[in-house]
Amino acid sequence: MAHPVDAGGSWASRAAERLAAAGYRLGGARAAVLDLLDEQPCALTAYEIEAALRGRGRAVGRASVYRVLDELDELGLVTRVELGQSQARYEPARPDHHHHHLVCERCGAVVPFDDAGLERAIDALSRRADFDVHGHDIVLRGACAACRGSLS
Amino acid sequence: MAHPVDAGGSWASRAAERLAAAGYRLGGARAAVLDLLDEQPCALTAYEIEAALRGRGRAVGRASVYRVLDELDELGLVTRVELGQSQARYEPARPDHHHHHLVCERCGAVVPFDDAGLERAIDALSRRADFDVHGHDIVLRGACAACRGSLS
DNA sequence: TTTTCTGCAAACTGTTTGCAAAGGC
DNA sequence: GCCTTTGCAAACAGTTTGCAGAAAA
Repeated sequence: MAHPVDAGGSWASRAAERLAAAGYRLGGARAAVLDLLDEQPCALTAYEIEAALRGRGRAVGRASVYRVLDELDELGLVTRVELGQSQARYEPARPDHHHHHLVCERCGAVVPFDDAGLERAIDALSRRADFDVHGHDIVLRGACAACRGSLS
Repeated sequence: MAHPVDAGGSWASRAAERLAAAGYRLGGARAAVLDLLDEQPCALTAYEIEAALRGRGRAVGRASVYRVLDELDELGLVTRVELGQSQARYEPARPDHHHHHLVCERCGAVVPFDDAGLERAIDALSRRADFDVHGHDIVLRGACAACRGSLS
């Protein structure tokens, strides 16, 4: 096996399959990005991905990071989110782990959350809207637990 | 009266007052941006603002547009939204006209909407969260009425 | 008349693209 | 061996900043 992209039912292995089915080859850069994303519970920026890969001795060119993320996004394998920090973030799309984000306005921390009531409200609205709704993003802004406590 | 920034209870006049109270002078660029924003029902990009002002013979330097928007955002007079189009949009903050956005993935149209159920769900969640929630953004993605109809 | 504001041009940051070399299949 | 993928460097788009002249108060 040339590249790990671990086995079984992991997100990475499913993503690798779909990439192959779409005619993509599994080169070093793609495999490295898949492996890293597979471990992420929440969204990373392209720069964070690049740095993490370099940090683990699997450096990948910046352009390749962007190219891979773009392909994955197009295939629906990652979710691209913009949290108002002027740079995109990407996270593995796991249908069973749908979530949204809280952004701390003080320290910039990004915290995932999910809420059934919110999803219900969106579903109801989507059915009523004069618009074909394919997806949604929700961002809450405020102060995270740590920053709230440390305020004067 | 040096600059129009119309009278009465308009958003622009309230914004002008708060700017003055914060120690800002009402120069030509600020007045022009206030007047333009006052007419907007939804969010514009900096580029759209610049073009609209030029179009009405009140050209304003790009840097000034950004500077004014930044000040207004800091004072809470405009709302800055990022709709996943890699550029920020700004709209007058009218507490009585709180709304969110639908973005058409086909034509890029931005359509405002509001929904009481959604706001209720967010309020409930905010009260429960381990986070001080100050605000929220919601973006629905899909196909607008026009694009939905014209699909093959 | 003092201090702020404005426009220009240059700098910056995040992202994309062209191209030659390396590498899957 | 053919064709894709990769990394580099240069190009780009949106945004920010420094500075000198224009203009509020």
